[in-house]
Amino acid sequence: MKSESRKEEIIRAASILFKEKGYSAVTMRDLAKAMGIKAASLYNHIDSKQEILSTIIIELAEEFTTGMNQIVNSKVDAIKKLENIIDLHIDVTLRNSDGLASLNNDWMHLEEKNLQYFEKMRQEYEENFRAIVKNGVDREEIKPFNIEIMVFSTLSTLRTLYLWYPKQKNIDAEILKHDMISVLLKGMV
Amino acid sequence: MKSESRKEEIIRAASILFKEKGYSAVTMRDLAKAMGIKAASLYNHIDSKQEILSTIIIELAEEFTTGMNQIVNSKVDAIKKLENIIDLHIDVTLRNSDGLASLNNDWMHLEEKNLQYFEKMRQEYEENFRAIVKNGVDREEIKPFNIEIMVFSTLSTLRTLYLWYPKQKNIDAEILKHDMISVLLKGMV
DNA sequence: GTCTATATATAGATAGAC
DNA sequence: GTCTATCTATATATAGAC
Repeated sequence: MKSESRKEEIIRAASILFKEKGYSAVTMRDLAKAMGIKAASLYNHIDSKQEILSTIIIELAEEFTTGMNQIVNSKVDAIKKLENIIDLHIDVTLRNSDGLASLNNDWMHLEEKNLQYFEKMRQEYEENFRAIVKNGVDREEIKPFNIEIMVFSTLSTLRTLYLWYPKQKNIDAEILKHDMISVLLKGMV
Repeated sequence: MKSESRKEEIIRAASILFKEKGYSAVTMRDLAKAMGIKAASLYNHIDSKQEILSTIIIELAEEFTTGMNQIVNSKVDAIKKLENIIDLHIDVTLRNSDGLASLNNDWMHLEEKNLQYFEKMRQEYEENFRAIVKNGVDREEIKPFNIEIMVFSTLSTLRTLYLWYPKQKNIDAEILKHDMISVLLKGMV
């Protein structure tokens, strides 16, 4: 029987180290040191270094997938859907900005099965995002700029929030949401 | 005596591998295989794996620094300066999108001296960017949104171009520049 | 749940022949 | 300029004592 709570501590510590140096550059000894134990002791709680990475990434990817599916199925206009997507990214970033570093930079180190699962989720996320923008352009809610550029510029900003937001001391989440919506959408609308 | 041209080939091959898996996950044997030689042979052209990384990153960082300094010292309004910064990023991305992966994701693996040099250049770049936006807001050329959010959202998009642009088959550089300026700036102006 | 000791693999880098 | 052979360090992971 594995202690879930200890495992979660390890995953949290690993997320921080992976954010600082990347998955490949962090050793099990580094992680053990951060936990105040020896490397061998880690294996009483986790099966492998790979398991830590996949737990971090897959959990977050599933959060985004669930959130996006709810937004896609909601009966609101395209602008409101984009606002809800911005909210989703800010909420996830506030809850686990360290883990998002692995999702963004170390997904390619996932093993075969999880790699495929992750790539499928990421592709579907992007396609849902693109479809919302397209629909908004068709219904003349969004300006007819190049759709790929609008999708890319918005997503790239949302995906990089994990690097920026933790350094902002004086921005409340609600104010951030409001201002981010202005900056990201006012150019399109 | 080292053959510069062979060294450049190695650096180009390394940039591609570093982009795919990150600096730490690429071995000298991987790099040698990509070059069609043995790992030991690489050392006839380069001193260390670290030298490859620092060559890639410092060269690019200096390009951005030089470009930004020219823009800062030019006598044009804030909007035109931002347009020129967008051009700069697109030009550098077109010339060396692979190397930009290392600059963005592996700078923390630079050794002390180069790490400090890089971080200084990056900080000055951001400060120049912020000053241009601030000046534009003061002169009422740019809307008075939150400055940090405008700086972050624009820079995050420009910094991620290296991932996106190589996948776009049908976008000409001049059209990209024009549309990117629209999407990034129309929300601010 | 953590430890010491260790198995096994692989990393960056060098020596010296061709 | 490239090779084979190899040094030395360090990686992930396991076995078994406490």
